[in-house]
Amino acid sequence: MRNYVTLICTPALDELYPDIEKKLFFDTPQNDGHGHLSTNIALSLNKQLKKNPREIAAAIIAAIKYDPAIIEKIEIAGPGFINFFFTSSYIASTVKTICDEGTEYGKSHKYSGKRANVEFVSANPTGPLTVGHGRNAVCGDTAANLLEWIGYSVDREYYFNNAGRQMRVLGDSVRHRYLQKLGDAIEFPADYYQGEYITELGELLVTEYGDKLRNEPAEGVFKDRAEQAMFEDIKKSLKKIGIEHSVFFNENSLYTDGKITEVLNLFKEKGLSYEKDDAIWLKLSELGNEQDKVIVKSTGEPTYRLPDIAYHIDKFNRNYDLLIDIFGSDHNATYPDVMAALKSMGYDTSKVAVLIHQFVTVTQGGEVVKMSTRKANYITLDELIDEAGSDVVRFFFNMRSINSHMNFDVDLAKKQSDENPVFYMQYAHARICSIMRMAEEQKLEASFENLALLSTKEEQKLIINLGFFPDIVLQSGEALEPHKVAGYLMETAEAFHRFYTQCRIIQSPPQVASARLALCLAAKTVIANGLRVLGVSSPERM
RNA sequence: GCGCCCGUAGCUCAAUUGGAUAGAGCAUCAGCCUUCUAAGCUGGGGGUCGGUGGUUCGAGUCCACCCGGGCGUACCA
Repeated sequence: MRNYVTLICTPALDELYPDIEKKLFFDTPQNDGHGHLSTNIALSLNKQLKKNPREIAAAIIAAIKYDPAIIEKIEIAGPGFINFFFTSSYIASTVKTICDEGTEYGKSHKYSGKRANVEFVSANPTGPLTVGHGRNAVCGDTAANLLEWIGYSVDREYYFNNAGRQMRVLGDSVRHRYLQKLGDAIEFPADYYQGEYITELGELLVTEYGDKLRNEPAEGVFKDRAEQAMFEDIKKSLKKIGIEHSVFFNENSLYTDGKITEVLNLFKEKGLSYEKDDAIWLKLSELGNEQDKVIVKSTGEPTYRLPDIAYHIDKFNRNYDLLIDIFGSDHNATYPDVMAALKSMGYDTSKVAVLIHQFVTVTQGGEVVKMSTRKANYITLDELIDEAGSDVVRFFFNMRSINSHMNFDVDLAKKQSDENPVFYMQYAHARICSIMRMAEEQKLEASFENLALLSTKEEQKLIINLGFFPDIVLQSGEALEPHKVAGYLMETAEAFHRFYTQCRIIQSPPQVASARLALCLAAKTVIANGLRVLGVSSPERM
């Protein structure tokens, strides 16, 4: 629908005002009297043209050539809005379009042939995923879905590190639990990983090896087993909410492949690094950032910045058109350095989109659950999925803007009732399926022959809503804002439920019933497709 | 101190490049099932959009300052 109005307005504007920069946008007005789509173009040209916006609007309308079978009327309203009204027969015809395209409806080819890489989760295998990781995971996977829907071919990537201090501590934590299980009077350090899963691993190793590991170092079998177990756990949790990464990139490989040294040499060649206090610094202040930062510590060990830069270079070299990083807000200080470094090396950083989501506050029993990995005081993503279900978890994260400091109400998530917003859409879908079953028993079939009969307010509103789905997917995908799809689907479900209460199907005259069945099919298609974008299932019964 | 994010109905959150009367869910109150799923529908109450100035035809949205909260601000990741 936006396509068509854009198509008819653009030539009219170019003809009238060839030398003026125009920003043409269309809104969906709240008020029914304001048409199906509306543009403020005349208001926005007001200043440049120094003319009354209503006069400008009148001139534009006069210049627009349109098909009267599609557009019923174009009106000037208020201070100078131009409102477009579609004909009800055109609106009705979108029902057929939707059903014809089926599971493909809503997809766009705008970015066909382009490749995107979405890197998300990327938690090191030191413990189970928490609710916080859940937001990152859902956000990343849904962003990836959206990109696929607008044409990209997408790789989902997980960047991890199984070396370094954290992992040594993990291994040693298991070793301590192992020795404790063997009966050794050994104290468990307070800053070690306190989680139950560590104890279980220690015990498991006792069952498997008896006391044979007593003199093993932390970094051998203890660390390896811990890492393996953690990763299995993480992958299992992700799979439960429908997430599978196609690439697992080990930070360690950047060292073994010499990528780190390469980058280091490059900085040196370009004169962008220098030594001070036995450390190597990057001249970020010369690259427009606030201050220089250490990239190699005086111990000879790189800081996280260096491998991060090397990793992004690797991604760049894999020739993606779009690179997406999903971070929690605790990382918001790290990416400007990486971006500045990449830019200095000639990489086009406009290809990188960094999505930073804010933290999740978890509440249970009306109280905030304080998360602490070290104290093992957290709710794991796994527990949450088991208790609330994958659909609820995915929908809860997807319904909020990533900028919102969202609250995750565990009690609400667990409720299998109308208080839980996910079911509103799923129920609409199940209802439609139920109608389909009933129609089949009655030998009623959907038909596109008499779509013009879909003329009640409820029918028209539902169809108009369904017709906007492709616009929403495109907007949401380009802006990387999954919550818009969620919000849209709530409106779709609402429009359907209203239609359902007002418009009977089975008892209606056959032609009306057939047309309404076609509309039901279209609504089912949109709801199912929309939920698929969000990674939520569409149940046939509830 | 500085940087990013947030402050909107009792609660959780929307509000499409600055647009028309600021919306939805939950909660609350009043109605609606002998007919396709009541996990639904209809209606009511509930707001100085944190505050004060400014920009303009128009500001929840942009700018300045202030108040309050989250996350950062490492030779941790």
